Amino acid sequence: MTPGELAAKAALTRPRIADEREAEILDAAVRVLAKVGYDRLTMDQVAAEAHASKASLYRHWSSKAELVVDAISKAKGLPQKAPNTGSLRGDLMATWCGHQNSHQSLPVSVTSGLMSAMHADDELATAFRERFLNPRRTEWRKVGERARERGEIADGVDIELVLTLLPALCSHYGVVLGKQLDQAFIERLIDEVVVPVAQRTSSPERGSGEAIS
Amino acid sequence: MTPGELAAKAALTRPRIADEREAEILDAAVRVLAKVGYDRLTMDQVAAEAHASKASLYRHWSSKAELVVDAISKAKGLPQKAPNTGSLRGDLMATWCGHQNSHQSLPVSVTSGLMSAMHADDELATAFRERFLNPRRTEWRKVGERARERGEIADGVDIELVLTLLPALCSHYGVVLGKQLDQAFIERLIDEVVVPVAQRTSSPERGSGEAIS
Amino acid sequence: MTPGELAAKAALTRPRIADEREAEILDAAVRVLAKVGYDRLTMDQVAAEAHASKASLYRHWSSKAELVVDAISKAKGLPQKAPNTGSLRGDLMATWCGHQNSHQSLPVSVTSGLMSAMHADDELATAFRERFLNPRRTEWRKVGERARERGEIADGVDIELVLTLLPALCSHYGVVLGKQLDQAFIERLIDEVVVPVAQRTSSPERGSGEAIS
Amino acid sequence: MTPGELAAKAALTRPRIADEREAEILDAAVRVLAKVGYDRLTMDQVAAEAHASKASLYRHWSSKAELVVDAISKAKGLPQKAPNTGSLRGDLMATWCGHQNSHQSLPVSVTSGLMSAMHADDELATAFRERFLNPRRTEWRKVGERARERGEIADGVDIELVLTLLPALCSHYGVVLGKQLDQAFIERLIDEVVVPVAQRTSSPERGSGEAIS
DNA sequence: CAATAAACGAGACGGTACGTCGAGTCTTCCT
DNA sequence: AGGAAGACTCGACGTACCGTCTCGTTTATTG
Repeated sequence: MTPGELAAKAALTRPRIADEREAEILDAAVRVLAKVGYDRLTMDQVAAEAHASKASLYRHWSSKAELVVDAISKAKGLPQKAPNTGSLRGDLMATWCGHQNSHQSLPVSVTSGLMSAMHADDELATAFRERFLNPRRTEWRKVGERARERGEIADGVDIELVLTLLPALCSHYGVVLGKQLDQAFIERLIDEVVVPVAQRTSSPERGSGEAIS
Repeated sequence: MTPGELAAKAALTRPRIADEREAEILDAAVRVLAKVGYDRLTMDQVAAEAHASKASLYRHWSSKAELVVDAISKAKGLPQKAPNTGSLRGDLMATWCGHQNSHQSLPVSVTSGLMSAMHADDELATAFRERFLNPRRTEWRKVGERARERGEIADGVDIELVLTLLPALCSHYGVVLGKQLDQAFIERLIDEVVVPVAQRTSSPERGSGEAIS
Repeated sequence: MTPGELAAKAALTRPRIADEREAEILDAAVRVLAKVGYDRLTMDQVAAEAHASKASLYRHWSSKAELVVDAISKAKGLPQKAPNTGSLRGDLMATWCGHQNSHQSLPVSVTSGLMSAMHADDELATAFRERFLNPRRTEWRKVGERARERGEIADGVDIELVLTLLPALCSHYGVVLGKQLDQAFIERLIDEVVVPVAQRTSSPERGSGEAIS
Repeated sequence: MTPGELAAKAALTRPRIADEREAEILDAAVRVLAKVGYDRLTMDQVAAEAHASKASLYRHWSSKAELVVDAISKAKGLPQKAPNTGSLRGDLMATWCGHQNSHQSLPVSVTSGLMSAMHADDELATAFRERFLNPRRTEWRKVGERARERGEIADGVDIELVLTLLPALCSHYGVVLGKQLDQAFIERLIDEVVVPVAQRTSSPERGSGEAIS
């Protein structure tokens, strides 16, 4: 295919609306991410996958890390909403047990890839927390509030802390310890960690009641 | 100091014994690591810091990640032994509350830096687990066993799981959420997470008793 | 002035007649050319200077080089007519000694800038010769013919060759050798090169009489 | 061919002496230059042609223009010495009539390519004059001195000026006017320009005797 | 105690990806 | 309708770092 033909095809597929183009690029980034992981993802690859140019990528995102943060935050195909199954246990399972399919495992894989960059670049870390984590925390908070209403999280137990347990343990077991995160394992974590913490009845002398973070 | 003088000094201080030289290089790596973090650490920097050549580094370690794994695993100045304060709470505090000094915070910072590489390189991940994690797990297991003897970890509760909670939460809060890990916070995690999990009396139907990982 | 105000002003001053607009753009190109030279001139700069869009530039000229050729050929403010001072020496001085002012030095500077492009693009070279050089050669020929009538160019001496000497030497000394082309130097070239060649009395066996080029 | 095999081959062909490597790269640059001209020459192309990396090119030369200047200045295969045929006419012919073969026409082609860059970058212009022009001027000066001893350049005529005529006219006719520089044409220039200027007997009132440049 | 082999410091190198810039093309919106 | 605005693709630029390699020297081990 000659450059001219490529340009022609690009012109045909180029969306009219800038936001659509952005979404297309983010989707391409997600595809590359799923294929090769964060480290081996290159900007040229993303550009080629999106039939875009590197200049366009850098017009919208100031670095590879920024692009990836946005990609996993806003790309379609990644779940945005918290489940509501009627029990805390069910909600957690619904959220954390799709890990076998590639899309769901993506965030864990990519988060670990980003951690390194986050240490080196505070701006990026902030972007990651605001664009990726905060929207999800907002969603999860609803799960936590419903659980408290049902009595699944005892009074005096920090909801945020309860909801943070599973992500923290999953990334630790998955990435650091290299464990396969199958359904049985997630269930064990829920039963042996989340539930005991959420239903803690003992009242330690210090700290209880204050929100963490 | 001119390059020539540096070389002269290096020649003078060059150790006769290979193992000492290796330790010197690992220490240099730790110093650079503490200064700039995993990402911004370059092999040239380490070589310069150790008055060594890159070739020497690659003679001993096959990659940057391998070197760093070894550096945080074996460098002197990093604590190797588990504490024994007489209580689980005290042991945990002793291990996790030195974070204000640079050496103790190092593993967390570097672990996050390595996560990316671990995903891309299984061999590295294995090396990290075997050289860094396993020795520490062996040490910590003693802490866990003493705690069980004292009744601080209930029967039927997985010791490994209990001991994994704090590292998992610390790296999550510290790296992912960007939280300052001060002493008060570590205490809260111990009181509100570790203790409830360790003393869980309820007996869930499934999974309890099997060891995790 | 905000971009909006600029746009408003541009709208107000936008000419109704295409040729005027073209001339405005060419003038803008000349201004940019004088400021930064051929290499550092960018189409965006010209567009901004002319309050035009790049698309408009490419509607009229197929490339940067084409635009520049046209700019130095047709822009107002650049002398179009050959002088007539009554002597060859005077005409040459009049034409080549305005070099201190920016406009006159422009062609030399730009010609050198275009040389590279001319080698790569025959179409451009042709355009440059036809649009820029030929009109000036036509003018200069009158100078030459008047000089021959006055006996300043001997019979058997190629007029074109005589008139080519000064441009060739000026561009060589100015661009290649980096010499300042002040009035005294131009006078030396006229006295020591142009005049001897024009008044050559010796009759070489070959070639004399044929026109060069 | 795998990267490993490529590396192995590179190791085999890599010269032991740095200067040899430099010469190899310069030769590669000359080959690319002859193939595609200055404008279309890219650093990647030169790197590929020399089995080198771009980084290596930039270690030795700070820009494309610097590399090309060095290439045409020092590459083997380009004549360095002035001829000595016994007559000024013969020496000039020997130097300027090899233009049909690609190597000899290279300097003219490349000089024009460099002119643009020279205007934008004074450092480059200086480098070009010092590394390329000055060595050749030194050589040519011998030609001029021999010519003066033989009486081919009259007393009071600037030798430098005489020797500059042909390069100036050749580049002007060749590049600007697009003329084919065949042997007959060079002879005409010598007979009708160089000889009259060199043998000028008339003594203009000003300037004669001082050296130009 | 000299000869030899191994290991080393120094640093150039090939390769790959980065982030930037300018040319020339295209669409949208405005007048 | 036609132009201004400006996003877009393409391709080259110059930079940084990794891991490999060579060179000449120093250090330890043998004959």
